[in-house]
Amino acid sequence: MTLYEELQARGLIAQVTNEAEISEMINAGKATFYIGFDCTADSLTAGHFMALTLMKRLQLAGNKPIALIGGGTTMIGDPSGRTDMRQMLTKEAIDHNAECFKRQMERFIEFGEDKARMVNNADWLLKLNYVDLLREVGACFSVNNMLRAECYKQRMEKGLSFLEFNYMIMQSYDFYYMFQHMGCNMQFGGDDQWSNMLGGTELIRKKLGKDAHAMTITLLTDSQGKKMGKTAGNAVWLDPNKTSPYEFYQYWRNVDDADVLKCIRMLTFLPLEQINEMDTWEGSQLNRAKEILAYELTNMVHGEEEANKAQEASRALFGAGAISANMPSTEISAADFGEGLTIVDLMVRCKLTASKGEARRLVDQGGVMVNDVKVTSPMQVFTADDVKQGDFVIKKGKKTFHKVICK
RNA sequence: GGGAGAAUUCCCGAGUGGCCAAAGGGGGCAGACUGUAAAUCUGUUGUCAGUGACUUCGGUGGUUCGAAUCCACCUUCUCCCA
Repeated sequence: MTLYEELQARGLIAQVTNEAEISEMINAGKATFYIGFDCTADSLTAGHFMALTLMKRLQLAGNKPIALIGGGTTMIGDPSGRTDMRQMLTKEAIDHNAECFKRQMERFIEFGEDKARMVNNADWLLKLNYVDLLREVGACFSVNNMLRAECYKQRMEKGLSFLEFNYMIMQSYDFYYMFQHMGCNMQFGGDDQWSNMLGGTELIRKKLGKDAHAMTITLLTDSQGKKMGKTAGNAVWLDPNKTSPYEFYQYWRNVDDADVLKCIRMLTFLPLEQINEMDTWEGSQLNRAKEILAYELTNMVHGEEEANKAQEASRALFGAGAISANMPSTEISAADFGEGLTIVDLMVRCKLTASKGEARRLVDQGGVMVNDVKVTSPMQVFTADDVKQGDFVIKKGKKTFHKVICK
């Protein structure tokens, strides 16, 4: 099976500019491709992760990846798929985020001579001169066409600032620039980037009379069409300080039945034969597939040791109800305990709830257990001695476990 | 540049002087049912405190016994005309 066929079989390919040429090129390892990452936060997310795996897949076949950090484009803000304008980030924040991205990517992709490259479009975009740029590339863009682009349509109702309108030009310029200076002949990106990417290939054709290619990756959506990699509006981060390996594991462990196989196919490196076999699994057997998915991804992102820990913790907690050392925990000093703290205070301190009221409600509704004993009163008091006696685990709802430690 | 309108709690969206911590929906959280799934049903969803207090309706001032609701100015956005 060729690389291109495999990508197709995994359901990763959404749109391509020229299927025959692209498949030939990447199968032969002749592509030098880039994927852009705008640094809007200080950590990559599960969504970026898929792009990284794609880079890896292509790299393994001999193609040369370029990871483009969007230090310049982030100054503009991509309006695609958004109904409102992004908050403008300061230059310092962007630089900081770019640094964070870099560190995370290095864990995953091999960079170096003859391997993958990492570049930052701030290096060329920030130097551009407005009038020069207008004359050089602005003339190649038809506003009429741009307005028809899918990525701006949503914004036509709510309003689109000129700043954001230029995002497509910037991204196109990136491709144009890298095509000339780095031999970059292909661009990958999320499906929502399609129009921006075509802007680049068009520009290259118009300015240089050459063909460049673009290919988009299917967005990872759940069975209801929502973007995956988010919990309650919060992203699932790759940074262990923002999303712990345990939480990361649990996120994938809890995906919908309908989405497990899709995720395994798109995100893991397990051989397709093995995946196809899992495809026949049904009902509660799918839980096994979810474990595999969660383990594989945690392993890739956080390493084997963390993956093992997360899996152990998860199995222990949900399986035998045993206590594990690897669950999230909070340390409270004996002095802080004083005469003892109520369950409500404890939960707030452990950040299990945002307010005392919320904790109170949870207890009233029977959603809180301490060491497998239901807490019946919000006023129930626990002392430092209670905690010191052994493991002290607060269970919130069915899935959230938190250990309290007192020294 | 001229004119019209909008800004409400996580989101959408009611509310046009006291009965408003603010309808309804979505989302979230919990309970039941389960397979750490989905669907469904129930409860809950500003903060603190045991039935009461406090902070909230873009911002700042003002009118009033009392303002999310009225007035002035400001900010931002949308629409129409140029």
